[in-house]
Amino acid sequence: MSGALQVIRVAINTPLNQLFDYLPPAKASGAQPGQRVRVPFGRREQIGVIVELDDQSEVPANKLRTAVELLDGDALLDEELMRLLAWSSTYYQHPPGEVISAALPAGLRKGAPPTLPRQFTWRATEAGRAADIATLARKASVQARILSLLIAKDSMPEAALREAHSNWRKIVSALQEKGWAECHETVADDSGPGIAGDTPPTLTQAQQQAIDNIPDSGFAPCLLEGVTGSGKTEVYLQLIQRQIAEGRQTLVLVPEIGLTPQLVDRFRRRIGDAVAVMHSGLTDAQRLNAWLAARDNRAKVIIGTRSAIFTPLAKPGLIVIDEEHDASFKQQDGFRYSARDLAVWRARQLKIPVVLGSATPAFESLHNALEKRYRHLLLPERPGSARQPDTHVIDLRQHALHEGLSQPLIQAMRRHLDAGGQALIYLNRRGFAPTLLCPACGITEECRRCDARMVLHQRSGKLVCHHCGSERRAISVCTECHTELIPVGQGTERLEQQLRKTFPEYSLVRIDRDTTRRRGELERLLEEVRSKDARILLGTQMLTKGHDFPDVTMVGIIDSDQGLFGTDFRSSERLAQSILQVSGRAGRGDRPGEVWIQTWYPDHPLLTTLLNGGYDRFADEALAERRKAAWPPFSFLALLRAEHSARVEVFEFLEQARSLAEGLATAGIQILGPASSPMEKRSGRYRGQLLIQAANRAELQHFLAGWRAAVSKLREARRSRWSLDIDPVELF
DNA sequence: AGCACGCCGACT
DNA sequence: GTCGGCGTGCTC
Repeated sequence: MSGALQVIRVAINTPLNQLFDYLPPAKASGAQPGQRVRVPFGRREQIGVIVELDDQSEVPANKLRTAVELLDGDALLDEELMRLLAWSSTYYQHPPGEVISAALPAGLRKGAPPTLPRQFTWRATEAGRAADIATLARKASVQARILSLLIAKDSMPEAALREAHSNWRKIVSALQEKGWAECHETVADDSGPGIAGDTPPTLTQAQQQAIDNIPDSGFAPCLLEGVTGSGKTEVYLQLIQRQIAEGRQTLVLVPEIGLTPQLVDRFRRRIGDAVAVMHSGLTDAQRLNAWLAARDNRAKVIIGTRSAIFTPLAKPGLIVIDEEHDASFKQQDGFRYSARDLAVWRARQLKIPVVLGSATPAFESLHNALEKRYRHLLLPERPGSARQPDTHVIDLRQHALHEGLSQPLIQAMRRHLDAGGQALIYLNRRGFAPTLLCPACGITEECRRCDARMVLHQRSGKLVCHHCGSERRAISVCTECHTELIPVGQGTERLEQQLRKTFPEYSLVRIDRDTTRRRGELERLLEEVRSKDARILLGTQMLTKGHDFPDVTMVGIIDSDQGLFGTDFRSSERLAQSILQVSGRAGRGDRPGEVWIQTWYPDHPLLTTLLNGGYDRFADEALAERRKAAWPPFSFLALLRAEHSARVEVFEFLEQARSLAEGLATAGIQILGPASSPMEKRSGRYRGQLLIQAANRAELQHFLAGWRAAVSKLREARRSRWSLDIDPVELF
């Protein structure tokens, strides 16, 4: 390279949708993609990641600055991960620097070395053990207490000392001065103790068949459709063990609420301690530890939520997405990626199988299976004697409601409770009543910052907006005419009151965001259910995900009608999923379950198709509808959202964006809008959107690249807050 | 996003 | 007279 220019192209954590060219650091040789560099950026220094090398630059030579130093000897991010990140940045139209930042544990983002966090452990010396504690206690009681702790515990990590006393460092160094305590460095490794002791159960024929049909290697997307309780997890475990036997790793993605300690325990009991966990609740050190364990092949299984899709893998063998229909795999702000879709892309690049598991697959996935792009594996039965629950519809036109409960529902509950079973009652609305109405003037209490009604929370005596969180004191009479206000509709708080009145002899547990606010409270309540101390289980969506309740024999759905007349093309899909997910909680043990559904529309075609034809039949019909209307998966969408405290600003921006789009759109691109979002005002800001619909992905991608660049240069774009959502899951 | 520059209003 | 409001521009 005779004097040729050397340029490193760097991703920097900034909202600018571009890379930045630098000259390599003076003393460094062999800069390569995937290494972190410290670079001057504007008036500051930033940490970036080298994306590519070049021997020329578009940037004029006098503007090229020199990087300060390389932070890594070898690439921190391997080529495969860099490719995934680059593709994600392009596909989701998100700045490369922010994408890479999202993929790095916080410590590495800030420039820390990629090594396990150093951890120091303290212990008492021989002299310390022989010391006269009683005498010490007279002059320095805290030192004495800590010294006896060190003696009693044999050795203590710094974290434990910190808990013992906030000023621990000073105390311990005083002990060290006296020669009574010493410290040594240990390797931090808190991937809890796991003993692989569990023996695999006997498989059902369907489970065995699924396992036989999922290959060990080569790109193979597989949809594992299994009713709740049919043993999908067991299929995953056996596939994982096959990978481990081949010396390969498995990445398991689970929904946000699905990552429970019980799930991790189950994996550790089977697989041992080579299970690393990745989720947002970890400390920086724990996250770095898990990340490194995956990269260095110490972890054989990595279980994580959405962001774990960006975990580096030394020996990738398999990716599993559990509950693949779950909306939490799509990030809803900032870098709006779909971890499920990226998983399929990554598996293709890696040439490995990817298993999408669900009792209620996303219609997109089902469509891919029907089109034979995915292998379709079915687990129709429950292992052992457990049977599918019987479903009954309660026609509310014929049965009066008392405080939200109909007689048939109460009778069914009593029958199951008297027979020793547990009843689960599902109502996806928290608070006491969703509306506070003045019977005289018809006024309802509204949120001042949103287009929404305030929800009455009686116990706290507050009116709460469930959209922006604002609260005010509940009132009992109308501010206009002083008539007494009446709470209209049912929330879990009100239903709890009524159920306690109806079934005083059975104890009840309510699980929703309000009752589980305190740390550890959810676990405590779940334990009450599992130990059968509680017989009636009342709750919201929270109940339906990831928890096993083996003694629940009856499920009651209080209000199945929310979602029957939904606003977007996905609401029927979501309705079916939530009905089936909650129904799946019934009868997991050896007793058959029953599901009772209250509805005002027992003849609604959506409901009858779902209940008589089952999920796949329901999906068939819904997919036919979508094909007619050219909704996904028969088209591809991108949604430009904007918000501003002034309504006019939103539309000025969106109109400008629309005219840019009209100039760039090719034949297959449709521009819909701008329109107000379904709830136009939220948290004091007006919201609007522009929908782009395209017949094929490549055309959409091509259009979006040019459009996004043009939109971001609009003067109006600086005034409104806006975002571009590719493959949006929510259309508002 | 940061961060600076720059030009107008209400304060010690 | 200055402190500071946020509009505008720039980051290899």
